Amino acid sequence: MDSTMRFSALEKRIPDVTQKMLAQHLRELENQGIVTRTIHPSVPPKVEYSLSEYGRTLVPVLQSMCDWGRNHNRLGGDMSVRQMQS
Amino acid sequence: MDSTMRFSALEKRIPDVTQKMLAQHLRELENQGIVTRTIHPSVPPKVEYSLSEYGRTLVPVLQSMCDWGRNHNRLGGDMSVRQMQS
DNA sequence: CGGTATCCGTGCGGATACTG
DNA sequence: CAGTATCCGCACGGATACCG
Repeated sequence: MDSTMRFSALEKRIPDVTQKMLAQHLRELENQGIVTRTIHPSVPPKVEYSLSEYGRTLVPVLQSMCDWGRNHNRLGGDMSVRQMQS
Repeated sequence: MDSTMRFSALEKRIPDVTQKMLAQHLRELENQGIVTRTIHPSVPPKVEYSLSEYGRTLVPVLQSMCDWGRNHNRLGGDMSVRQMQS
């Protein structure tokens, strides 16, 4: 949400994602104008991804999803004890 | 988010959803404790769905997603003119 | 009314190999 | 490093039929 990240960095931060899926989703996010792709001509090649200005309008949505996740991270545990927190 | 709804009412409000998909998703939401299923024994049968107390913790998330959608409902239009609103 | 059971086609994603 | 190309299995979802 704040920094730019390289392809390989994203690979590491998204456990078990395949190269194909990561590339495919990044390409779609780019096509939808949500993510900006910047190519630095060099050897080895360096490509950086970041949220576009438009993509940053999604930050509040992502934040509320993330907040919810942090408060309810039972990872598929027993549903019968599931309830509101704080 | 606020009212209870019957199966057929949900069918009408979700365009093109198939019976199979609606039933399948409702069953999963029920299993995850997000939706409450209430059966009224009568003829014809009457089943009502509503958000559980736990499910209501998702309201802020749904709201922010909905808000974003209302402000950016270009329905897949030209990406090149896509930008932040207000 | 509110589903489930069964069949079936297809498209999604994993694995692998290759490349500028 | 940052991908694309190709192949392929399978599971997801549509269509249809049936039911308490």
